[in-house]
Amino acid sequence: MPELPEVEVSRQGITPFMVGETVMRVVVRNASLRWPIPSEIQELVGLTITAVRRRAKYLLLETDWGTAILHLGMSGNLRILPHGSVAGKHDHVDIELSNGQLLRLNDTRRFGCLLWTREPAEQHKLLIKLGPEPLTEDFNGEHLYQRSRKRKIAVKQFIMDNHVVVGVGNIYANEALFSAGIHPQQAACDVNETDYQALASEIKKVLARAITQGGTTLKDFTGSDGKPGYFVQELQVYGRAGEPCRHCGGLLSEVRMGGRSTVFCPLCQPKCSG
DNA sequence: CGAGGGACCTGGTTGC
DNA sequence: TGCAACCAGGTCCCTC
Repeated sequence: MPELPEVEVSRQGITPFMVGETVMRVVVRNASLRWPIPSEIQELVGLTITAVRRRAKYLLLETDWGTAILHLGMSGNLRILPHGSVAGKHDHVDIELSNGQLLRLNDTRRFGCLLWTREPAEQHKLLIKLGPEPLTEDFNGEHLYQRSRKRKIAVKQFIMDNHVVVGVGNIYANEALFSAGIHPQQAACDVNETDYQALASEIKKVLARAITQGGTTLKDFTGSDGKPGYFVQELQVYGRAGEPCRHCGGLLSEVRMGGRSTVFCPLCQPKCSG
């Protein structure tokens, strides 16, 4: 479910309900997420949330004494609800706040996580090696070009590598490569600097656009207010294999790369040699 | 170091 | 209708 835009939409949705509030209670119904939720998560109780930040697809609930690190995995979903709301299936955690609201984590597949760290979150093992945020100036075509010189993997898998740039998941990798006119199976080291500038630009564009549209609802993603995202209506290639390209009218192709569905237009995204 | 694949989970869809 | 196989938005971690 959540790629970077969905996580950012969730962050924006929960922030006004959380910042400045004190945690009254942390209810863990099922601690077995990707990693067990540590018992130290209870240190949150009595602390005030000073900020809700995002690094890559991790949400950081900050306090003066530590940070809760939250990841939504493939199927995670956050809701803001009143105290006492009846929990349903896969509602694994509630963080109850002093304003009478609670943050509820629902995660069907349990690929998400909820961790606690007293160090600056950026120093955490999961965050310290991450590449630049795609929507900052640190991420640009030159960065992609420099980092790709010795990489023989396909350009699609290259841009989905969190050490290269964070937040580019399967949907938006497909979309950005289409918009930049680059074949997803092109070796990363064979893409020239001009094409990487276009690719970086399209990654920024597609992510920013998806955020303003409330994310991409495929199956069941909703923002923290329960509203779906609308970006799905703007998808050019993802989920459209066999359908006509919206640019040239040719049929879109599908291949599997690293186990992930990859859709592209063979005419608009030519594979160059060398 | 880079590349590739399995692992973690549930549930919806597809096909026999 | 039943059941098995396959697929899904992520990414860590192990091997080669």
